Amino acid sequence: MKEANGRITIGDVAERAGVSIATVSRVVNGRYGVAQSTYTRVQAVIEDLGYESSLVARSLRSRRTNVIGIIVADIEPFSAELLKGAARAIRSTGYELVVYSGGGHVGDQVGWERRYLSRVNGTLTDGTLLVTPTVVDVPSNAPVVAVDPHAGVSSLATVESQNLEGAVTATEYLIRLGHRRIGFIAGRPDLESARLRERGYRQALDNAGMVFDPDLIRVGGYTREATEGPARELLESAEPPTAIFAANDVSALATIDVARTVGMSVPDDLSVIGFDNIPESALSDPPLTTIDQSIQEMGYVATRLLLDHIADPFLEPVHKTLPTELVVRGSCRAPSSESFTI
Amino acid sequence: MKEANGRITIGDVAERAGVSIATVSRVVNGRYGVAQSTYTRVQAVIEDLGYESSLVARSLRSRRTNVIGIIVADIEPFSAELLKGAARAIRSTGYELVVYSGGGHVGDQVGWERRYLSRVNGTLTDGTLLVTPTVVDVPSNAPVVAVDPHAGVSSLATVESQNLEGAVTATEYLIRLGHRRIGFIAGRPDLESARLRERGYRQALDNAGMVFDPDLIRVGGYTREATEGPARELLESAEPPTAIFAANDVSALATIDVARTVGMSVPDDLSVIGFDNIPESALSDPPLTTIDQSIQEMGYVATRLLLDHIADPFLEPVHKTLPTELVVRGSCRAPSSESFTI
DNA sequence: CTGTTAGCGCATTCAT
DNA sequence: ATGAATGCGCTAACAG
Repeated sequence: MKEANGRITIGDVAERAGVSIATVSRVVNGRYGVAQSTYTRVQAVIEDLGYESSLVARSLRSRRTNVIGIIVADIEPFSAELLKGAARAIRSTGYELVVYSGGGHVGDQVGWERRYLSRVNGTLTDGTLLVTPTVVDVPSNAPVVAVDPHAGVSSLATVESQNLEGAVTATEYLIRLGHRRIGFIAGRPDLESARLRERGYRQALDNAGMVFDPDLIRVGGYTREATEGPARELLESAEPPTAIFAANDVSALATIDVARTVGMSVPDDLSVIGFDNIPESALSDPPLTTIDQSIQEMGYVATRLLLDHIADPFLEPVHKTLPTELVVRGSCRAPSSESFTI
Repeated sequence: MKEANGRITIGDVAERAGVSIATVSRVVNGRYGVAQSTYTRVQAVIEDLGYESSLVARSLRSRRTNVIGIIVADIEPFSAELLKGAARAIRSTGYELVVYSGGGHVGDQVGWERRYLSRVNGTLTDGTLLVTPTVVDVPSNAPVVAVDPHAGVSSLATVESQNLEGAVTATEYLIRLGHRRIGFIAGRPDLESARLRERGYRQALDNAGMVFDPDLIRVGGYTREATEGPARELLESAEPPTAIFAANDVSALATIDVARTVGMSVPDDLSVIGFDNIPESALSDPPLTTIDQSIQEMGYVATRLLLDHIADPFLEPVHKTLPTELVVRGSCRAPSSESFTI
């Protein structure tokens, strides 16, 4: 017993069992060429000492790690949902999952995912899922699949949802309810999904023969913090909208809260519709009407895709698009007659 | 350019910059003793090549990694909530987060967390959060905090919620509504939280002077799959309960679904109350009445605790207990008069 | 069958 | 100020 460090290494086991390190390694990895008696003896020592090989050391040496990585900027409702789907896809594949998160303090710097990716891919992981990456020309030897990526075209395999169609649906729903002044809380301008949702908003307006009013657009950046100011601005303007389409649920929920603070009631004075259908959206008061993009399914599909690419490195990168769907809850209604007269 | 492997290593940078590996390492880590001119040149090459040091290699060599680990058996609603809280606690601490998940296929083997822990703690991570571990006598040099652990007493720092009190509250709520035949879907018998919730159930019955009927208890094991059979059994028995307290939300939601398949309506024919308040519980039809244990807060508190222990290794392990609270939604009501007459 | 020898990518003495 | 050498824990040749 001389593990000065506290950590039990393969060396400790070897010494205790009176064999070489290589032999212990063979036993641990179930390699052939070990006498039955040696095998059992080493196994016993391993059991006794509670030895477990270090993931780090093992990864460094061998190409295969049986671990797939998921890189996220932060763990928030969207990525958390995605993780659930990924975990479901991993189940009974023998793979393990490592989620690497910068802890939220990376969102600013463009290219965080590239840095993180090169830190883990190919050494720690056999392949990696990139969640909402801002760049997609990542240099990597191991397979990479991007979920909800920044750019439209990419050499990477990608999974995204029908952002444009969903946004059109959301806006048309508000129009159908009778709204004529419809505001838009935009997402992060650097994200393709955000741009598509704005395009959908405009397109639906166009289709309905309504004029697009730039004063009704504010940028919320997909986060609560970034949304609050702009949303307040919008609602306190001279002619506030009677309805708001927020580019994602988080900003929609923030908008509802802001509306309350400025004395507006949702949905009586203001209708709000979101995009994503994160679980939290059903918890709000009132429950949020939104566009469902089955985030879990995206995680599931992306992970399956990644596994395919790991199995066959020469697979052509495919681009999958998942459907979106309107989920009507309680945050929208026809505008009050008072609003109509304005 | 001879990165035969695809991965850009510190060696590639050194070669390109015409310096030794040691010098590049100094630059990367901001060590002193590098000429300004060398520094800039190396920095440029790093930029140019897009070099990023391998987390794995770095971890192997140095003690400090600036990464904290979270070990979970699977990523499901409970652990996902916890992760959100942990991510919030990590924010702006400079630490990064690595979540290690077995992908669900580990739940069976007791002690999975011990194996996983020794794989990462002390090498990959500076400290680790153990989520719902079944054993708590883990040997580890680096700090460990257990969340919702199996055993009551532990040498580890722990964070849990008022399981007993919450269960009493849940059961008393059903009693107050007028229920007399109250079933219980138990959790995993090896988990302390599950045992406490069962104890709370019995205690509330006792307090109300009601007799405990073993026929009204079934084991659901905290999962949807494990719950369905036992729940069906309970509901199809000769004298089904008029209300069910499920040990967690997942099994409560499963119970609601089972009730529907056997032709019972919730809450008209059957009241169901859960425990946890995962986001999904508000999404069900009807929305689930449950006991909130602020899972995110547990993740947050546990992470702060872990950081404290990393900062001061000699800190005495503390045990925190977080409050629980009844959340009334739509899955419970007074028993129908018909049920009363039984 | 088993031990010896080389690294994997990197940080850290110890020289220079 | 910089480079050569050493080893973290482990796996994979290559010898015996």
